[in-house]
Amino acid sequence: MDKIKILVADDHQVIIDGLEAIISTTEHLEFIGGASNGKEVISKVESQPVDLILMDINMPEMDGLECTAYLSKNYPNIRVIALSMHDNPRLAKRMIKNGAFGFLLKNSSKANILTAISEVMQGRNFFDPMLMSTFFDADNKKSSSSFSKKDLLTKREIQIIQLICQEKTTAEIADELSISTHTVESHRGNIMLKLELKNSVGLVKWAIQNEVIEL
Amino acid sequence: MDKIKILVADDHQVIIDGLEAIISTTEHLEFIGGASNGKEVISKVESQPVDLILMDINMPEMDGLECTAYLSKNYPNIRVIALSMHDNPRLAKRMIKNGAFGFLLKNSSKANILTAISEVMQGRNFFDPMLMSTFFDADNKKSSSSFSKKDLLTKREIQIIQLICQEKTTAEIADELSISTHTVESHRGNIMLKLELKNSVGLVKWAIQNEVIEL
DNA sequence: CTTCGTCTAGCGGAAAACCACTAGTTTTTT
DNA sequence: AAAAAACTAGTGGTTTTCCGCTAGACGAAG
Repeated sequence: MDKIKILVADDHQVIIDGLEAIISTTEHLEFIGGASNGKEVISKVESQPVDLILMDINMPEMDGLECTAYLSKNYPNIRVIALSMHDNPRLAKRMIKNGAFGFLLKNSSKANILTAISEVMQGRNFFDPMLMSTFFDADNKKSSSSFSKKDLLTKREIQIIQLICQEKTTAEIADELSISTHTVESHRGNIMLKLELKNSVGLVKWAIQNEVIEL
Repeated sequence: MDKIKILVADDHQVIIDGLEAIISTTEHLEFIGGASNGKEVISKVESQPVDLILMDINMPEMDGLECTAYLSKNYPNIRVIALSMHDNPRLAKRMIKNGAFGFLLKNSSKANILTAISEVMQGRNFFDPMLMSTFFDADNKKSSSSFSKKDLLTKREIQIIQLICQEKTTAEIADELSISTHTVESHRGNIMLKLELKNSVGLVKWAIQNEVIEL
């Protein structure tokens, strides 16, 4: 079996050097170069065969997201593993969507990095275990710890929010609850005040984030 | 360091035997028994010290969810790793919420199981890499498969949607794009028509569901 | 028993959104 | 080059939301 040809893309030379050290000292892996932005990556893959790219997300000129999307269209055989400083699940999702096969945090262990490379080259996905943790935490923290503006709201107000989020007008809500439209407006006003929102668009987003409504 | 005392809970004896084999042949790990439902688990932890439980979710009498919730309240020092046949992210979330520290699929490799145990005993979370894959897939399929009304929209319309979702008013949007407010209204009108929406509340929800905006 | 919070209801007015319809210009497609 | 689609801009009007301010009724907590 041939060695796996790996390109490292990151705008910090230290990262490239570190990964080169890990790659070069491992059997079956071959470090074939670094790139400091997406455009460099593309010019390199045009001039030589590449099997796998360890791709930073934040880069100048052309970032990892854009570059990965381009590669997955034009070079579907090249596998991409996203690299990131931050364990941001949303970012991870976007990278996966754009065609990345894996997601690693920069402070990941050597063992993790090597596992990721081998898994991804076998066509499987690999995600940093740390990311997985925050994935769940993100959901838990909101519902359990820390104070939420949700506590400021009364039952009736929550109810009004839910109806607003069902695309109902003030008149419809008033009708449904058998109260006057003035009352509904009064509630809506108080809600806006308490949550410091500008309009109902913000209200919907707040409601979803705080799990007052289901999407 | 003492051996880690592990209890295995599953209503299938094969699973218990299999895990016992893995545990017993590994240093620092000690298999201290099996249980076929949640009630048995509780009676066992009452009679002897336990460090970690590999807990099946589907069990008769008292299932893994309930049992884990009970343990995390009354025996917070006992670590629980959930076991499941199915890579169901929702189930995983619920187990984590109930106090589990990890989530393993039953067809997971020995290496994975051992890693999970060691990670969890160090107070970290561990999630089966396979689960992570389906986590992302679940989201991707929804947006990619079948025809979406998103295709009906033009770039400009998408742009307008994004600005509306930033809680901007028509005037602000017009200003930002250097076009007249009439044009913006015109776009908004077309969007509403194409997506068959009633108002901007529906628009925000649609935008989130179709990943036109990030929450 | 009084205070506090909540729910209720109203007024008046400003701002924003929504609707329908027309129509010229630019860009893209055929 | 012609046709189609997208972007632009307008008129005129209705509906809805948003804002501020007042205020009574009721129940719970002090």
